[in-house]
Amino acid sequence: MNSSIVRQNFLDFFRNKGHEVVPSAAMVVKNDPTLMFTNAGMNQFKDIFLDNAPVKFKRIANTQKCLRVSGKHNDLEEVGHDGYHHTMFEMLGNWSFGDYFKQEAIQWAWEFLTDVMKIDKERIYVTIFEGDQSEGLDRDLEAYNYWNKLIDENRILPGNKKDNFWEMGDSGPCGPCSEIHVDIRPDVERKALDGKMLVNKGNPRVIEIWNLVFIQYNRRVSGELELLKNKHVDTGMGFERLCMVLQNKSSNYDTDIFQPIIQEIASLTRIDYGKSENTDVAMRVVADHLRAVAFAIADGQLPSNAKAGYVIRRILRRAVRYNYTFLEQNKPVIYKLMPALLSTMGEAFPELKSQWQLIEKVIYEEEQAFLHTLETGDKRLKESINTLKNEKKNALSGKIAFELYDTYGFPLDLTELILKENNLAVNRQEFDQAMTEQRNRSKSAAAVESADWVMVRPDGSQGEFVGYDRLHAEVRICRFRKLKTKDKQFFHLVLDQTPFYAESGGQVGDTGYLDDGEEKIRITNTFKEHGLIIHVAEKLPQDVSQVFEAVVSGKARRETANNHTATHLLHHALREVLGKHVEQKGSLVNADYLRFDFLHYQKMTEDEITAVEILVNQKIREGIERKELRETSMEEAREMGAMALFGEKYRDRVRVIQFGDSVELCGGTHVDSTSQIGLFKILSESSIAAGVRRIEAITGGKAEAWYRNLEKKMNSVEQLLNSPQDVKKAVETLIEEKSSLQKQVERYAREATHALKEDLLKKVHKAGDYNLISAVLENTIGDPGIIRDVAYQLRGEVGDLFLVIGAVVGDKPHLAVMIHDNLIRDKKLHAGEIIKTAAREMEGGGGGQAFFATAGGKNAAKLEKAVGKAVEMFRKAVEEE
RNA sequence: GGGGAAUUAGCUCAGUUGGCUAGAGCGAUUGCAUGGCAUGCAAUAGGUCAGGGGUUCGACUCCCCUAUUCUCCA
Repeated sequence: MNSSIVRQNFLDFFRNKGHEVVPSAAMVVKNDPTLMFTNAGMNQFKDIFLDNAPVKFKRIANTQKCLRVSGKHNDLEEVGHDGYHHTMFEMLGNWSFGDYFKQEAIQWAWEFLTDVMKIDKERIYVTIFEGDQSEGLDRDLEAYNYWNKLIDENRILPGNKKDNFWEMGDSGPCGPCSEIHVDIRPDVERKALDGKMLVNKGNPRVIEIWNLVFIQYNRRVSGELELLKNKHVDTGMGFERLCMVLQNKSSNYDTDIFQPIIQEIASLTRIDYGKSENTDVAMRVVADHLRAVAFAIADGQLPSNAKAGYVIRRILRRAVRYNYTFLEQNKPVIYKLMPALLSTMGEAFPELKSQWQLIEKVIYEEEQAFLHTLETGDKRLKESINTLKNEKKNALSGKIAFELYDTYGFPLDLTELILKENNLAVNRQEFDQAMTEQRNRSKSAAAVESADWVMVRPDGSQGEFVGYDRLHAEVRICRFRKLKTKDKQFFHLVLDQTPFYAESGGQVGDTGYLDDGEEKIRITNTFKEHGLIIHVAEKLPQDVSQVFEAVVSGKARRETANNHTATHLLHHALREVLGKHVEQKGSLVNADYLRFDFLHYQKMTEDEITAVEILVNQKIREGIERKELRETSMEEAREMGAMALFGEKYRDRVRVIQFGDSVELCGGTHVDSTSQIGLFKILSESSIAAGVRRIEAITGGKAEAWYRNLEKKMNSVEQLLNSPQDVKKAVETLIEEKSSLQKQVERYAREATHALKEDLLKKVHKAGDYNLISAVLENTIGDPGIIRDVAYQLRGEVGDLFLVIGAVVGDKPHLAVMIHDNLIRDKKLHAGEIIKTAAREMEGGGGGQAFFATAGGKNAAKLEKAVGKAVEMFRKAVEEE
């Protein structure tokens, strides 16, 4: 059965059972600081499980793009070595929020697998939670009984807490689960050994395909479990595995989801898939990682050097590394696989299709950049290998291996591989130690201790955001919790209603204070977590149960609104000036400035930037009133021509902000009329990634100050130039004059040097077989470089020379000694040594090379003495013969 | 959020305990050779050594601060 039909069958099946089918949420998570990527189907429903959001549909089904590359689930290093690990995969799920529970979940799962998918019942095994004494939990008899009606009791296996008790994290909703396993071994093997012996034993042919989670408890920070009022069902079935079973394959990578990509890799590298284990692993790695990276970019997450973007970069790099080592590709090739990926997934995921050009471009540039990193590391490693060989050692210090990895991004396994080719190894113990140190440093810096929520009001639930209309409100605290990091403690507050805007859509969170009439509690930030609006406070009020006046910092809010509305106008103007391909890729809006990242493939010209600025300022002067639809449907918003952003969570009600022709879906705060912005000025336009450009701009008072500053600078320049008619020409003239004067000065300096040289040539004395020049210059000299130049010239003109020159530079004595090579060789003279001794005479120090050295001192009166000392040392050495 | 590193000519990079009058390759310009081209030969230009402060007789080199980029951990 073709994979797209499998997907469709699943969704149809549950739609017929009264489920609302919703689209996959973005793989890149916004508005949840505890998670970077969607790593399970339930992520987008977390708010509901935590009771922070109302239930809109009691039954939902979907297929969810998931990425497991960080945190609790990290499968990255496993990918490729077997047939079933992936970084990115699809999770098919059906959900009940306080509606049906174990009976229907089990019944329907069975029906779908055996009736619709026609999987052989003799190959299916299920597990149920066996109970756990330490938690005081009994065997999940309920689930057992429902299963027993459908399947032979020999096929119902008990499972321990690790496999059969599901938890979201250290605290939060949790409950027992029931897994469905399929035995896909050939009949001969199945006869020889009963499949139930292999369930959850890591056999690649006896695999879990579906996990039914029955959420009935909440775990507190203390570890205690409490029963939930509303019980939920959360199921997840690995789409790729299901396809493997249905297509009678022994690996996910042999299904029609991956084969087109793998075959394309084979044809590009001219290596057949199945030829050898190493190249097979590499091909699977490349195919898997391409999928993950392409979807991440389509969801708006570009590779970068920090956080989520860095994780994406690392996935791609792992693919490049395998490509480089095992498929021997040292030029970018992964980007060439995009058409193959589109052919398998482009239909089901339109975002992939609409952004493929960007994805291809970004992957190409990343490949190239990392290949360069590898080259640099390779060079450094070869240097170390040479040193090792010279020193006749056979192990590379772990410190150096770690430095290669930590600082230059050169992978350890590649280091080991190259060393092995040279019969060398890495000192792993040292490496691991350095790694541990690195980890500990990070942990101690990032550790945040968080306590349980304390419920002040019984239900602890919050009210709405009222900040679109008001900047202050009467509020009560619903709940709070204490947090502690290494060097400070603070509090999170949830209010019954709030005027504070929580960080979202690029706009920063509000600041301000809570006032109880006696003291003001500062609110330093506001953000959303699992649907809660959280206010960060420096301390807790004396009495948390009273009523407070919540006040948002108005100035910051107004300036932020200026920048946010200006961002919309900018977005619209860019589309006018550059074309409709311009699409938002990210933005930052705070009180100081705005930053807008967008798709565009060339650097903007000066004229384009000016045109955009003019257009935005025009709109500002037109004083366009804001039109706001707070609760409208997605369809209506689309009809209005709203530009929807990437990564929007599925919602049926949306907010639309309109300023004339600019219509956007946006939750942020805006000005009433564009005229409030006052003025708009672009400060910079630059590139942040392949195909993505960034504009930074300022508005209002900040823009005004910028122009005032410019005027001031201009005025002061004009004043200096005696207010010429044409400033540019006046400066050009100055520059020309300066360079011609500089040339003259250089000519005079050359002449002076020449004269000085001639002068010194007259002072050549014979001293034995050698020529001696010693002199104290009468005139002070501005630049010691002149003495150096003369010394070097004399060295070329006078053979067997010993030269010592003293001069006053500024008001300090300066000494230079130049010795000819054969003097150094024959008499073991060293200019640096001589000058050190001589400089002591004038209370100074110095040094240099054997043939030329300089020194300075403090006592100019003793200059002559110092020169004399140098000469004396020379004579002594020469006469010693 | 924390650690490490880098920033030198238009580009890619050397510069080894502080002192070699800052270099190489590619590119650019000019000239020469060849019927022409690929190319070859020769010469020339091009540098606030990221920016700012400090230590020193002397800093590309050592120390501090800032910016940007890379990289690892979380």
